[in-house]
Amino acid sequence: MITEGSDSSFATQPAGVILALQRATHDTLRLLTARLAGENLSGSEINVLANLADGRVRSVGELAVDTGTKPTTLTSLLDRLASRGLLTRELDPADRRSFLLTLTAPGSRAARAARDVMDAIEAEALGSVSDAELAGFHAVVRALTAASQ
Amino acid sequence: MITEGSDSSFATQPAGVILALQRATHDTLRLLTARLAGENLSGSEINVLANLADGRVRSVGELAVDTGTKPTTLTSLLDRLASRGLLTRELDPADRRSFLLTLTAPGSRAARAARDVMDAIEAEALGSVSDAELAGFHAVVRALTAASQ
DNA sequence: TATTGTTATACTCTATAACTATA
DNA sequence: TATAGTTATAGAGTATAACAATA
Repeated sequence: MITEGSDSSFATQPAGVILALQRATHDTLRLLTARLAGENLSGSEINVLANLADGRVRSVGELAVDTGTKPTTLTSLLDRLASRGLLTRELDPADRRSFLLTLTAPGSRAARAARDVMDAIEAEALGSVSDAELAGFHAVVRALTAASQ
Repeated sequence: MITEGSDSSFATQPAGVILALQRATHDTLRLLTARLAGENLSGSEINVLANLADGRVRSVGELAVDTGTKPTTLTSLLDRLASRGLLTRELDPADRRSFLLTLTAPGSRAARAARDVMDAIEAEALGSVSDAELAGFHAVVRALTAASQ
């Protein structure tokens, strides 16, 4: 049920799907970095760590896909995280052109913190959103992501 | 119920709502700038123009809310758009601290082009998405945006 | 030849703090 | 005093092209 949609206090809700997406991304990212101020992480660093938080070892290319960025964008960011001791880059024995990204113990802690804050924001925001609406959200986002490859 | 979540062809689909949001935003923005390469517009410029495309005259602060950014972020971007003749800043007679942003004729054309490409991407991507799913998407995005203010 | 990822390079994005003008 | 927006400043995000190493 979208009761807020007809509330005049939301008169500036953007018309298009992509515009709404961009606004929500900016807004949540700002809240996220504010709540994680103690960790001293930028928005993109939070995005990267939260993706790695599942413990799955990834190559740079895979991480680029997961975050929606390019490997070249990640290089300096990964340099920074590595120099802070949050992750390591190891040559993939199976393909020595590729690096395997692994969180260190402090990195896992920071990634966990990022995911926890994300989860908390989602829980707060989506309290009155139904499972069906949430499924609809994922369907739309998945379709947009797939169409943009 | 999120049945698609268990589809192995979407194995890299991010778990969280916010992670999915970020990835979709990055991916769509990249496609958008690629398709609008002829206009020579950056992602944020496209975002701003597409918001202004409805013809509604806005203050800088209102535009910042609509785009999910801060006025300070918009200043140099608006400088650029104004220097290219795409919009004008006029003092608001009702509050002379504030500027009214108005698209010029070329600005309206560029904004229209941006909206058209956005609409086309949405139409292509969301062909098989139901109205109910789309409504769910908007409910989630609206809730996230509201919770992040 | 093609692919992975980095380096070099060039802009753009983003925000905080300090400021001006107006309310 | 408070608010709208800019300026100054600083750092992060983003990508293209060129490159080295590997496949």
